Amino acid sequence: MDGFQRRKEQKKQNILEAALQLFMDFGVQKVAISDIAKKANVSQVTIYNYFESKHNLVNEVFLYYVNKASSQFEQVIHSDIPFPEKIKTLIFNKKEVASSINEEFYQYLMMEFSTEGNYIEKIYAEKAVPYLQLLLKEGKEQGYINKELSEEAMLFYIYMLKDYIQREEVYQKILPLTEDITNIFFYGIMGKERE
Amino acid sequence: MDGFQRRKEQKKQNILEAALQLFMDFGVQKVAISDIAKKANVSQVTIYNYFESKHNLVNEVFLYYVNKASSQFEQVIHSDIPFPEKIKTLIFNKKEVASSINEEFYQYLMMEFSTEGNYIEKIYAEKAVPYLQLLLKEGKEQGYINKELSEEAMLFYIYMLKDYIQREEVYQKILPLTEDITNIFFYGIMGKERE
Amino acid sequence: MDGFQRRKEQKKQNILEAALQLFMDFGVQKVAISDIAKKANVSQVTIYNYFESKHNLVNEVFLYYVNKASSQFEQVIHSDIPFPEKIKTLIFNKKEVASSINEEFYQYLMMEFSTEGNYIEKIYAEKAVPYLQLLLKEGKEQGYINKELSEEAMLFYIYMLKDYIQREEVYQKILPLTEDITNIFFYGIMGKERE
Amino acid sequence: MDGFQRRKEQKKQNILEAALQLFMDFGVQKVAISDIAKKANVSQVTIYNYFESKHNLVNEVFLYYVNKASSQFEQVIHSDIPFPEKIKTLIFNKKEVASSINEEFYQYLMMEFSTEGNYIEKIYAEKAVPYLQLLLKEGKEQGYINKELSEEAMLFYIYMLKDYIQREEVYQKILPLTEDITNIFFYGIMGKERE
DNA sequence: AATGAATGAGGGTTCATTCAT
DNA sequence: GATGAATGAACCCTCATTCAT
Repeated sequence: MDGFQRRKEQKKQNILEAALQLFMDFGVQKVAISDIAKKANVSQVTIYNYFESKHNLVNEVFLYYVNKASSQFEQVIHSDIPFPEKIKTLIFNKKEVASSINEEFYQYLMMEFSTEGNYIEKIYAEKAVPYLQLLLKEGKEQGYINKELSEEAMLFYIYMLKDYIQREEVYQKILPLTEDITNIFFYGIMGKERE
Repeated sequence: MDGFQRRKEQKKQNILEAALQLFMDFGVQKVAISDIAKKANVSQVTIYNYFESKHNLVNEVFLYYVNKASSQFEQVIHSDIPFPEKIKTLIFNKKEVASSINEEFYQYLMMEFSTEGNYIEKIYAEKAVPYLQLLLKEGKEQGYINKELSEEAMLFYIYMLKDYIQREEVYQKILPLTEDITNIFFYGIMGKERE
Repeated sequence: MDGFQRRKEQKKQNILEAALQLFMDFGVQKVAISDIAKKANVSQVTIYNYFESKHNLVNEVFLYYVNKASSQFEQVIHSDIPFPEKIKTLIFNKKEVASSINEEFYQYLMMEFSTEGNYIEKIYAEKAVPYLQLLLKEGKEQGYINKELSEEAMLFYIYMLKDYIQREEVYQKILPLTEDITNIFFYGIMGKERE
Repeated sequence: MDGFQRRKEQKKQNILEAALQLFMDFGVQKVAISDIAKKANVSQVTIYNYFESKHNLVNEVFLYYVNKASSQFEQVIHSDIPFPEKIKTLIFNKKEVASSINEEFYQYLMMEFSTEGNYIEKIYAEKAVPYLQLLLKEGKEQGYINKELSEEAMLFYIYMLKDYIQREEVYQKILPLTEDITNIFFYGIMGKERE
């Protein structure tokens, strides 16, 4: 890639990053192209040159986001901290860009791309599921996971926790409950200390 | 209330119901007042006569919704089915309007009314929390709940499950997993097969 | 006129008075029928029952105003204070409802009724001009007025002064200049002390 | 300024000119942005791009007007026709844009910008008063003006005449009276033919 | 006669997108 | 390739006026 190409790529990235931040903070619909242009220090038309339409931009921002997130995801899963720690990290580590996405953003994608054959679903399946499966396998081998539970149910559970806790309004209130929530996840509301 | 008043109330309710459905399906921002007017068979101005502004309408739709939801909520909790059934019903009964709310809707409210002192929070605290506490008390008395877990953590858990599962895109996929998810809720991912 | 009629007339007057005040303060176009209804404590429809349209209401308010004003006008002219005092009173007495009218109001009338053959003109001619002529006659007889000046020119002059000074923004600043302005009126800018 | 800039300025001027004419003819409130757009052959949005809001547009039209007017004003005052001619020209020359302003327009400005510290007043003081003072000085030196009259009173007088006569409805009727009105201005209603 | 309820038409403003340089 | 300028469509809201009781 020559210097020219690189500068071009840089500009594209600037736009994606600006859009991502704004979408996250204000939702897709409240953000105008002109807002993104201002934040990225380019003209509106440049955005159109790169992305053709808002529809398309939203899509590419989403892809950009998933990629960014999944590499962090991968890191945690391949690290050598114990299984329960991995779970806790995944669920509660908001600081790192999470593989979970702002809800309005998500809904917007679902509606806008719904004609295109559960597109997001596919992305998720490709980018997140395989890693989660690795994780679950590890959990089972180490005896942390009831082997009779279906994989789907657990995937759902982890995903839900992760996604829900990402929400700005939820996260702050939930932090002091980290231990309890982790406990419920592992042992249920009945608790482990029955014997 | 005379027939005159009743017809007026009826019309107001029509508008609220139309708005609620549209907000749920498409999100607040994508729905124009004219859409609601069409669906409720009234003129746009009538909506303004009743609700003064879109901002205000959103607020009243929210209240309407919370009330509708909380009475169903209450019914389940005061019914005399066993505790685990109540939990399952609460979490999976989407057909009945749930006390959970469409996320874009929720976010919109949070942003628009944020100046007004965590307004939604207050409504929820008043309308939902007391009933959930009753439920948890019952669960503890019947030995279903680990007494060492904080009430907040369990409230959060139930709430999250309920809210998350309500989502259209989630609900369908999750139905076959009902048993497993209930199990995880009660016994955690480690499972119950200890004794 | 029976009590019924009287009550009806009273209501009509309330509406006219409310409308007049609002038109004077905010201009015709900024005042909505609903504002007038509120101020007069009647329903909007009542206004329509009495006046048929806003156009018409404006007209009747104008007539109401001219009548009110011209009787005060008449009083001054028939009083037995000396001629120069009459002039001064006419020109500077803002407190009493003047025969001069708020400008936006005036312009509105001019435009709206322009098709109807210089309607306002006619009203003025009927209500104001005859009295002013009386006044000028008195002035001439007492030697205050150059007999070679046309009546029209003097009518115009008095009218202009009166009208212009009525304006809220002008009146306050002009008060300290009362003497000088009266002097200019009588003796011109060259002043009288040449001989 | 390159051709690009010039065309932009040209367009801005077109809008200002169109707005000015419409405001003068119909008043600010009766004129819709779409009317101005049509007259100036641009889209509504272009007007918003240049002026941001109607409020703002009104303001800029006013400034545009004052500037245009004051340069003509200046010309008359610096020309070398005799003093009485200058007065007559100033007062009766409607064809040239006068430094006087349509009244509804004026009132609108007064109300809308009243919070901003008698804004219009200030503009007038800067643009018109100095020239009038020059004129009065000339008049006094040439013996046309009674030196005992306050400057303010005379400023007021000239201003009033100028402003009032500008009005469309007034101007036509007043033309045949030009001589008489000028006479009254110089010699008062008592007339000069004493000596 | 009087009113609460309802409305069509229109106004200011914003936004995604295209044009022209 | 990049941009400033321009726009059609749509949205929220207001108002004079009419309907129905």
